[in-house]
Amino acid sequence: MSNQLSACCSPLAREPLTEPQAVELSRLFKALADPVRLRLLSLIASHTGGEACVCDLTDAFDLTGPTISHHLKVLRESGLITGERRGTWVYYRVHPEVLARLSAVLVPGDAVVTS
Amino acid sequence: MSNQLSACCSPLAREPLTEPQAVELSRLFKALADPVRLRLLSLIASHTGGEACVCDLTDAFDLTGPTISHHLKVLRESGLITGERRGTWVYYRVHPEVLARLSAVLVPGDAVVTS
DNA sequence: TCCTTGGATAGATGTTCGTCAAAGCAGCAG
DNA sequence: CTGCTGCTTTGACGAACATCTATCCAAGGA
Repeated sequence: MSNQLSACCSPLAREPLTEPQAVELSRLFKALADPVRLRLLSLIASHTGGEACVCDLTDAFDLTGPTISHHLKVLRESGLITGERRGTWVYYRVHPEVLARLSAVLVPGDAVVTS
Repeated sequence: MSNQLSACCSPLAREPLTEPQAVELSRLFKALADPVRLRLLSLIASHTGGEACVCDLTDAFDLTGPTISHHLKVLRESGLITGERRGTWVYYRVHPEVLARLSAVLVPGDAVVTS
């Protein structure tokens, strides 16, 4: 819970991040700082229809169900994805705006150099 | 050490990441997954001339010198920044290509949806 | 030469994180 | 209701991490 994300949007290199902005952003990057979660995110994002069922995801790894579930929870709580139960299965999809915002933050400043 | 980064450039949402790609990327995101390191990176990137001296950086935090030095090392080893000693002081600057690559990876796919 | 200052390294410690096995809960089919 | 399957939660444990103090190296000024 707790994802306003309202504040920050200007690139890292534009002006120094405030401490609250940095804390906010670090929470998102922390969610991405694991190979399994990156692949999960990628699998979901690239899946047909923009959503994927947990059963598909679990098969792609040599990990137990609970572990996958744990990583999905981290991604969910960071606001990168949402899960919805439809009947027997649970489907996840990404929040593109959050990805876009992170992407924008990392864009290198263009005011650069000359030196 | 060890930063080819050659492989991956297509967005997360375009096609599923391979495991090696995910490992590679997760190392970079791990370096960004800390508020102090994000602010350090931002301070360096946004600094006049594109580089900043460690002495400037240390003053911006309530942390000891060794701790800042440790975080700079993490950023350095991940390939996000480089440090150069010139006389008494050490200056750091960012590697814009690496930031650009990360930014590109996070761009949400446009092949999305319809449903 | 010695001393001071900027910065990095080494070692120690408390915390966070990734993983699993076991148990729990939600839907669906007899 | 009973049992089965899909997914999540809980609790535990080892590895990785952020921080500190103490020590060390490098450059410059007396």
